[in-house]
Amino acid sequence: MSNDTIDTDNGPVRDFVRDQIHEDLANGAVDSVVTRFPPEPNGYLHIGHAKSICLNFGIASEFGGHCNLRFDDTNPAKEDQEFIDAIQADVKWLDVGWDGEVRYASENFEQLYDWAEHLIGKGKAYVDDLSAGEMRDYRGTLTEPGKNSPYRDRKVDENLDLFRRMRAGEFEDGERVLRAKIDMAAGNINLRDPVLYRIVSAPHPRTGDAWCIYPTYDFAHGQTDAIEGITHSLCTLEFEDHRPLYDWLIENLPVPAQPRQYEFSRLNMTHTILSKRLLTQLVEEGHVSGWDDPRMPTVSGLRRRGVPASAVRDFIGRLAISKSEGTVEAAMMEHCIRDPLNDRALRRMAVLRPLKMVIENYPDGQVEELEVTNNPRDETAGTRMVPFCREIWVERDDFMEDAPKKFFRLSPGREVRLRSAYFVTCTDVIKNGAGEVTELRCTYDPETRGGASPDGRKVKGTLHWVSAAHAIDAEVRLYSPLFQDENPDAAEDFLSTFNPDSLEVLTDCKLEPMLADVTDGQVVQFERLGYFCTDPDGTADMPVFNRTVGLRDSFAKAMARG
RNA sequence: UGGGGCGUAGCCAAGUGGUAAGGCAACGGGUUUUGAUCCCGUGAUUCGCAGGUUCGAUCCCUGCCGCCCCAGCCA
Repeated sequence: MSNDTIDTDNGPVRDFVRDQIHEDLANGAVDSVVTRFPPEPNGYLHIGHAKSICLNFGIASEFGGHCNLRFDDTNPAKEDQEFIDAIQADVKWLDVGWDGEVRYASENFEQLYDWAEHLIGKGKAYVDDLSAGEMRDYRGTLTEPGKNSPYRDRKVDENLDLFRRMRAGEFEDGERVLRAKIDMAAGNINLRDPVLYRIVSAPHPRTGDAWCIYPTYDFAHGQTDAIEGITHSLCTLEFEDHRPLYDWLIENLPVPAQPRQYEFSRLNMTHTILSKRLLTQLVEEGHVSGWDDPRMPTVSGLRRRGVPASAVRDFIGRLAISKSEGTVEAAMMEHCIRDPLNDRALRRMAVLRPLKMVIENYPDGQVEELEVTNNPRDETAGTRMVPFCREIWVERDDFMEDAPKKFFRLSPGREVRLRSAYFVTCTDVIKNGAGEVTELRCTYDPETRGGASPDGRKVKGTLHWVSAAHAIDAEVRLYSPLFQDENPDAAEDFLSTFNPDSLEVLTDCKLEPMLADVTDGQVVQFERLGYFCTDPDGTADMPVFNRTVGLRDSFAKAMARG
């Protein structure tokens, strides 16, 4: 399974699902564990799906069992091959032990059809001619029982004939459905004669035009679980009400196994949405560049942003599985992203908002190669040589003309350290006609080469820099939360809280030469700024970097606090 | 006024009769050539509320309150 297992000082992961499995194994209810991850291919996977994936594949691995990736492809009107492909790529990337085998609910259409006839034969299912609207009226309400359909007592032979003609394509979409005959007065509305089959004349990505009737989720899911030998069918809380129907079908059909369904709460996160419908809307209306826009909470978006798969797994592992609904703070995931990157990412220097610095007492035309540590957390990462000369770029934010005492950076008369280079003191500030600072004039102390002071004097600030003569031009994209509200779902219109500054494009960035060697998929730390990776939009002439996540910034936090 | 769930610190949560784990966040302090990292320290007289049982209840009982889901021929 995954390279980093989720294991804390408290021992192995424990939750009510795993407790149930231990119990089932102990009392012989099951002798092996088989789970499944059953996405409907009607959208891309998001971090909420990752929770289910980590749970299902994680359990399979922990208990020496197996987990199937199964597409719940029972509604061709909404499903598409694009999603089938994308979902597989995402599951593979998550690296949770998927063996590459793919299952489809549609593989079982013939068996499911036979079972439908079986139910009809037992007098437990009937063909209903009621229209969708009429059926709604007959269903009753949350507080009032429903009424039996006038077609409820059709004879077995008539039902069989009608059902076969449904399959043969003799009727229009919506004209007839097959319903289970359970109880129109049930408090649980799912038991009020639920629809088992409906007519859908749309080509299916897998079965083409072989069928014009399709089983509903309820009729397909549990039976497919049984066919695949699933022992523990894990789903989210909204299916709790469906469990009695799940069990009813398993009991009334000659299925080869008796799978059991367990429900856990779905993941919610602050400042984003995890609803497939709303995410689809963001994509289709062009509020984001696509499903893999780095701001999206999709697996492909996280991947493009540079988030390591191990960080996603670690994040999910810290969540714990429960039945209580809650919203996890985005900060929790940010921590999980920084954690592995802090250990592994190579340090580099990049200036995002450049300000020219001229070191007046540094020899014109001289270039020095200075040795810089690649990762202070990892000695084996070694060092690199970085060119330094008279004119360099520094960060605009690192200069302030009238700086408060607590500002440990550049300001007229103040001395700071240029990382692994020299101490410099700001001597003059050059401005343009508009009064904007365009250049800093400084002097350096040759004795401080490498950044250490032989006389022991201290400086509070250490700045990153890039040699102007050697800099690589680049575009850098900064991302912040997609939504300003903590819970956009609660807003009357979720788009009203869409963050207009969620994407900030910086086109005049200056990178140290080594940054030309960053490979796709590699994440590096831009010192003092955050973690960054290359974006496929980049070209040889103009590389593009995405900010995966910023570094913690207690100074900015203190400033904001006042 | 039907059915199904859930309520433990700002957030995620463990604990299920013996006197409240852990993580994230926050806030102090130390180290530091990243205001990063790292290290140390600080939180619930209390477990939605009110009664009851008990020597003892977050855990058992009763009643209330709050929140979520269900009336697709979606999943």
